[in-house]
Amino acid sequence: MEDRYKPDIIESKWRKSWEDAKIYKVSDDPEKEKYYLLEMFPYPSGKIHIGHVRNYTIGDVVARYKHMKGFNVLHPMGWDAFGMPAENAAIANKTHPARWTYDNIDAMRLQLKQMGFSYDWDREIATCRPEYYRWEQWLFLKMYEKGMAYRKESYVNWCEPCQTVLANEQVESGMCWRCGKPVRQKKLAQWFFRITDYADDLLVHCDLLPGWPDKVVAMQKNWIGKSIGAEIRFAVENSSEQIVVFTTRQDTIFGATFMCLAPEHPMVQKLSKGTIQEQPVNTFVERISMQDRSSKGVESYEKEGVFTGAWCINPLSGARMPVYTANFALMGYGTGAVMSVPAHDQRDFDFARKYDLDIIVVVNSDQRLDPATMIEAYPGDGVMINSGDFNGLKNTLAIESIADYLETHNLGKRTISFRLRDWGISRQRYWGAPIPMIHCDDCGIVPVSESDLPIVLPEDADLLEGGRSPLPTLDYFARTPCPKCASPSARRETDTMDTFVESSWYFQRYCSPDYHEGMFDPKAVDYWMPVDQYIGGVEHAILHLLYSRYYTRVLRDIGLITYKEPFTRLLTQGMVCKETVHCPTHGFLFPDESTEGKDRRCKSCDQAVVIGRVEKMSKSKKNVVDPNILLEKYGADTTRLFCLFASPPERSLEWNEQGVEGCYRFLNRVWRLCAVWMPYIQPVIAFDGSMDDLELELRDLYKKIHHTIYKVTNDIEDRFHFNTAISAVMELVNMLYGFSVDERSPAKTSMYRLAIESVVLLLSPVTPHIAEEIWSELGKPSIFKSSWPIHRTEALIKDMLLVVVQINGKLRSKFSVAADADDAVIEQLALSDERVQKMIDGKPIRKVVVVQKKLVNIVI
RNA sequence: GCCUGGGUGGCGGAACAGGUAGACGCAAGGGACUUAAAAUCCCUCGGGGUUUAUCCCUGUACGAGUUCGAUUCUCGUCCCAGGCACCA
Repeated sequence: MEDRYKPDIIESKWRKSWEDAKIYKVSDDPEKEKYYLLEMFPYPSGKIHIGHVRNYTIGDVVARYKHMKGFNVLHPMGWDAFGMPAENAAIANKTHPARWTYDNIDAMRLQLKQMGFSYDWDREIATCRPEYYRWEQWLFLKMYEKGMAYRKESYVNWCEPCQTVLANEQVESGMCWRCGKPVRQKKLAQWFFRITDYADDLLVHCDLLPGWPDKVVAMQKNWIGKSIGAEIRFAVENSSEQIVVFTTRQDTIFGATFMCLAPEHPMVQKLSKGTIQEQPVNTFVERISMQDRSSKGVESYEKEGVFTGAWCINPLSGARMPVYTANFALMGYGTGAVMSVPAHDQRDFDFARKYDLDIIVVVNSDQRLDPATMIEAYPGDGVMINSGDFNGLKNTLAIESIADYLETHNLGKRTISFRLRDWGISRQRYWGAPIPMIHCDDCGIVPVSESDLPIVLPEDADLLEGGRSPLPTLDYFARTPCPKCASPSARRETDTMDTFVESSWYFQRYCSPDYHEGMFDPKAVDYWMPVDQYIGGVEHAILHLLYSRYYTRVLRDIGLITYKEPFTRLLTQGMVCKETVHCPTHGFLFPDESTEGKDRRCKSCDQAVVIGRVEKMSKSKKNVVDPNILLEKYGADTTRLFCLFASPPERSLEWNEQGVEGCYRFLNRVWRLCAVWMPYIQPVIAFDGSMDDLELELRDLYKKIHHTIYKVTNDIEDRFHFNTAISAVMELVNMLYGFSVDERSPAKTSMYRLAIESVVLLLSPVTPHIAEEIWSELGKPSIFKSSWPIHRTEALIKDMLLVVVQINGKLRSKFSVAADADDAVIEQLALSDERVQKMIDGKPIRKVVVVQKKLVNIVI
């Protein structure tokens, strides 16, 4: 065995050997228990960054571990290959999105291979290939047939100068990121998936996902946001129109003093037309259309509104209520109209104070509420007042009785409303999967016939000015005869699908990536699905995971699969974060594009740069770290080890390279230990005898070995805490450094061999190359044909226990005691302890708490 | 703003069911080896105090509370991160 650890040599050697032997190739084997381990596939941005390395190292460790545990492990990799960055890069670098994407895939595949990840590359998929997205188009047709895909109008960010739709990310404080001009909301007809049909089902099943982190389940539940309430109809004064509101607080209806409509609400224009308010309303609505209408934007703007000129009648109190349009009312939630109860809702309260509107208290709290002096709304429970026949009732009961009243008097009805909205999948973009629909002047919207699939995205088209999609202008793509009436003037839908559609079913495609008869081979999916362990960034905790759960339900209802939930266990990895660096002329900078130190400057223009906040690494902010630097300097094993050792996976990590040196040093320590011991341990076999016959020193070592096996196994199996698993191995290695070889003692050498074999086995999922190299030096076949070590229970039992003595909860003394001593003995020993006696100093003992075999607390 | 997390030495983190705070590693300081350096090995390492001890006080973002005992549970505050529906 070489004296020195040379990662570059052993890593390339074993990478090649494993690839030649196709050791990662996996096939369906009903004889073996399957384990489907999946990491979220990456967007092919061109280079892997540390976040990917962290994610995929975690996955690889689990895959290798489960493999050694005897499972038939499916561990695939692929590319979420459609999306905006390809278009941006095409504009910036004058390349083509397809070319850019495929080049990036090649570059990143190479990088992933260098990391030594155990993927079955024969199953690789790229979502931008027609073989993949044709099945997505096929499913779209099925969904359209079932009414699950439909078209309706909705709003997009529109930049007039660029004549283009902008993603939220492309809007920077209300302005277009390219031309800097204001962005406004524009109404467009777009395609939607009816995810709200499954709102209740998705919600109920949140509680049937025990393998998911509680926080993700909580986020999903809140996102779906079920609320139970009522729809109430308000008559408009001097009109046949009615305004329908949704409220969860119908108990407060007597306190409703005004009405707020979303600016997009169709009644707004109708009601103000012809009144003196028409002009102010139009100005207001126009102005609001320039505001960010996302929930984030809406909640952060100051609440404002304008009177529409119309009044409506409170159906219970009979009061005249002015109808406003207000920026805090959302068209997408409930009915887009809010009955405003300023006394009991904070937003309504702020609004009423601002516009000097009536406040009527209808639910009294313990302190008597006075509208004149209230400084905030009272949303809590209490007794009804100012509410006619309902006075004196507890408001929690009034919720029911008022709902009854509304229903019996035909003024409204009980309703359940969800915060969840239907999934808008239309994108006015080029680099995405075409939606397989045709617009015919005579027949309307006509689906493409199944036999015409796939509708192939032309890969050679160039983007237009301002990044506009070329698809509408490409006659050879857009012009097509109508499948129904053969009219030659029909046009294809030129919107493409949201890339979340591709990522909502890719995990099934991996089961049979080359299948040509459908989305996937039912037999393969039946064997492999659902995914046993899914691993990915916590930033996907809501959208991607919810869409995948929804899509899985659609597939089930169509009869393609039998399971409802795609991911049995989920690990959400914390973000790898880093500060952003921004240059006034060159925008965001990569870490190596600015100088180091205190006074940081842009390397290309020497201007001072602005150091931004620490946030998740992303291509667009350029705050990414290229793992290649670590890879070149230390090799894949050290890089992998460091990513895991730095922190537990669910925690976010502010990137800092300090510490990588220590990981490299540790692997060197392992190597040197093996190199020195190898001549002695090579000829012997690992200790396999009884612990009882061992001399004390070896007995301790034996116990340490088994304790380490136990700890590492638990840390991986139960909680994926690789950092503590690695420190346990470090402790064992530190202990081994205290022993020296003695060739005359076979007892020692065989125990050393057991120790080394254990260290190597335990490290092998984390640092596969060095493990394989040492393993082969030990004269063994591939370590990945080996079984995971199993601890011996008897080795975990301690002979002596350390008992801690506290006085009034403060540590005062400790002593060792035989492991079988009972509590009474321990209490006596504690009380008679010299130091304890001194501290007690004759004071009366009020209480003694004995925690079994661990601690005594004496209260004086 | 709303939802979800997080905050422990100079740094990354440990303490898994309320019971020794700081495992393991980095950085720093001291020492050994060496002609020298690197590498390696050994020691010290939260803060403060003194009688220098198996010593005392203090300390897990901040402020309260529950408890014999709180980094851990409860309430309030501050700060940071993720998500907020067209980034993926």
